[in-house]
Amino acid sequence: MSARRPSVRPRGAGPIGPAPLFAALGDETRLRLVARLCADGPLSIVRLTAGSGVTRQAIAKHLRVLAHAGVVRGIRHGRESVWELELRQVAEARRCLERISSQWDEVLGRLKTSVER
Amino acid sequence: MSARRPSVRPRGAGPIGPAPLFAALGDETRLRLVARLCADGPLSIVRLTAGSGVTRQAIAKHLRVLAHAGVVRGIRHGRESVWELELRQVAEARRCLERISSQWDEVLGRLKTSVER
DNA sequence: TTGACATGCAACCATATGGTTGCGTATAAT
DNA sequence: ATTATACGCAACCATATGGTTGCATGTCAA
Repeated sequence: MSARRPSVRPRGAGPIGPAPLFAALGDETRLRLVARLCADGPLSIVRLTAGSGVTRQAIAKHLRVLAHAGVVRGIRHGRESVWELELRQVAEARRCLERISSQWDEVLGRLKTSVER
Repeated sequence: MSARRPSVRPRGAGPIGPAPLFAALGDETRLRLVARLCADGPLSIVRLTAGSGVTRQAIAKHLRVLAHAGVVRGIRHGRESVWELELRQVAEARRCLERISSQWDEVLGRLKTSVER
């Protein structure tokens, strides 16, 4: 938000990258979608909608969001569009979390020794 | 959202869990916060605010969001409150992503063989 | 050709979210 | 005792978001 502030990009620190991806995964409905997709393989929108508790249009929207984040990809097949997982970005997110973990561990170690001495 | 719909919990599928966590990480400012924390170790709010491009209050809000998601923990130390990473939930998120990846790989394999035969 | 089915598109709505300002308060420093 | 710091709380604001309904369109089946 804050469209007033002309996106002054704090000072320093380039594009953080994976944030939009996490945002895409940060919705229950969406996460349930990817769970479904990674469990049952490629599915059409109606299939995905069935038992989702929300409208077909809502599902379509979510799919587009996921697609925009590169988590999912849809191809039109006849009159239906089939959606499947795209792992690349997910892997990226994983790397991000791993980096955080290892970096924090390292810092912890540093702090510990600095206390010990 | 959808407060009207009395949280009917689709049909089947219990609490998805990690979604709120991803949501917490799904904001640039917040992600930059955890990056900062995991790089420099525990920091006070003013320290974290410096060079962030947003208000101290905004930072405080974000920290509370992260804390609520279990990514971060703050303890009051004198007149300042110091915040540090808490890795447990992050690890949870990692596991979630890994599960997705491996499950998808498995499905891919199954599909492939079913095509081959 | 006609109808059913799967989507796409658009408008609309309520609430969540990220941000701000302003003010009160506890703690540290002079 | 005063002043300066570091913070919490609350109100407010604009926009984003998740969801809906309604309708138009393309495609398969009889």
